[in-house]
Amino acid sequence: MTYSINELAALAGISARTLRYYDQIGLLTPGRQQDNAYRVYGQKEVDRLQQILFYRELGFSLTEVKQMIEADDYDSLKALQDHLLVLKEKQAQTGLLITNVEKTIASLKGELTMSDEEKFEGFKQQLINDNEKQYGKEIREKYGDDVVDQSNAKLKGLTARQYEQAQELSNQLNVYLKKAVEQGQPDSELAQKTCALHKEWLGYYWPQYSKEAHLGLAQMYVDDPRFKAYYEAIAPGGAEFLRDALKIYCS
Amino acid sequence: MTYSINELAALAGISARTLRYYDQIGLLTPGRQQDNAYRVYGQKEVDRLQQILFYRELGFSLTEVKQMIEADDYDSLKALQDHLLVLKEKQAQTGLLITNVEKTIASLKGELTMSDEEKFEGFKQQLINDNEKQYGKEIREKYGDDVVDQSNAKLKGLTARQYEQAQELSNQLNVYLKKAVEQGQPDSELAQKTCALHKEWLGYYWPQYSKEAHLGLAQMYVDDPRFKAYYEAIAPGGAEFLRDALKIYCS
DNA sequence: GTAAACGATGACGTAGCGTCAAGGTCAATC
DNA sequence: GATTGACCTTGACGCTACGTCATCGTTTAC
Repeated sequence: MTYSINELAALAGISARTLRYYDQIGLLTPGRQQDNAYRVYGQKEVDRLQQILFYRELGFSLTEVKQMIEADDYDSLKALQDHLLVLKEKQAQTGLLITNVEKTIASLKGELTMSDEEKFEGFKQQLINDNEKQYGKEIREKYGDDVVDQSNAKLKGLTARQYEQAQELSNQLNVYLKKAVEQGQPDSELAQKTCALHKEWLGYYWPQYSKEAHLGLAQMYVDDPRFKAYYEAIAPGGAEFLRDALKIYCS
Repeated sequence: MTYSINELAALAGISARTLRYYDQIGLLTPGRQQDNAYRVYGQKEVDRLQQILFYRELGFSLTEVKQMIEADDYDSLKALQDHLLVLKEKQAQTGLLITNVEKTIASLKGELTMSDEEKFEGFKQQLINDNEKQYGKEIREKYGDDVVDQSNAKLKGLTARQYEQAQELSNQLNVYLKKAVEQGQPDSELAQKTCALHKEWLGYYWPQYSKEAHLGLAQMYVDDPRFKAYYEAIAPGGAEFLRDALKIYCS
């Protein structure tokens, strides 16, 4: 069973250019037909390509991949374990990025609804921070939080007091949810109380409440890995449980 | 307060080369001293650099950064929201990679007692998957449309009663799937019953059923991190199991 | 027989800089 | 005044992992 370059490319879901490149850097060297110099990939090359793609998908550089599959004394277990750490770090990093972007969005939304005077205050604040770039990171974090708090509150014209109440409600909600999940019944009194709290909490952020939107949000908690992770941290299966409970609550 | 190129570089924690590059691509154009053509960075440039670095840290490309800080707030907001989606996708992807690596490590550890034949089996399985990658892509595109259709149908076509039934079916399906996965055989009676339920469930959303589309959807469950996570939450390896079971069911 | 499809090599392009190289400028010291 | 060393300039090549032509030869289908 042999493949031409394009056949193998199609099979593996990569481009022919990629295969030529792998040939060029000596990562995957196919045989050649004697008369026309076409590349010929046999079973051995297919297998090797599989390994290459596998390690590549794990995020290794091609140089690393080459070392991995060529050195037989290479400790692939250790390499994988090392790489696992890198991946986890990467995920944490991305997580940070996400919250940062969200904060920026929130603050931008806030600014859009801010008066010019308030905007100017923000800029003045920023100017001050700029001069202290060395300590900028801490300050930005602090500043970012403040802005978020502010603008979140601004978003619906919440007073600081109301905002505090919403936060308090959120904490309470988490406690209830955790207990309800432990009991395990979405139709339990505790679970339904949790739903009520969730609705109340929503009231602080949503201009108008609807059951469908509420259910949709709950489903989103399940679908969106970020939200899912959030609720998973509160209680195992938290997102699903909340959604299921809300299904009952809203019906 | 003005800075030389190296001063600003030290202040901002970047290299002078970077600043020259930003000048080169017109991202940050400093003033020049008239006699020696040294770059001079004033307060305005420092502020702009701050913004540049900020957006860069959020993961935007320099081209995007340029657009962001030159566009108005509204466009920036949109860009940020788009970017957020990309980041979330990336995070989900990394999450998948992590479980992948963890599995590989586990299998590597177990591999010590594996025969060469068994080793080979694993790669062959991979090959089969890759074969369907191309097909999967089309389906994924189609699927995107289906979601639209689906939600449209939800809004227009389905009665509340039908929607409820579909939901109920979905719940039942999850229960069945979980049990089937626990048994572990994709060709078991329970697994095949699950497939039948899944088909029935699909009937609520698809205008016409076809085996190929059904299989494609199942493959998509495996490929798409969002859905994979969903089924993973029901039962470990849920997406793969359902796909394998459907392969048998549809044949 | 001819056109389309497939193959080959070579070369340039990408992003975001790092890293010389070759030279001009400035402040301080001998 | 000359030299030294730090700092500045532009220019050019390097890196990854290929994408994308351009130009050419080969195979296959009608």
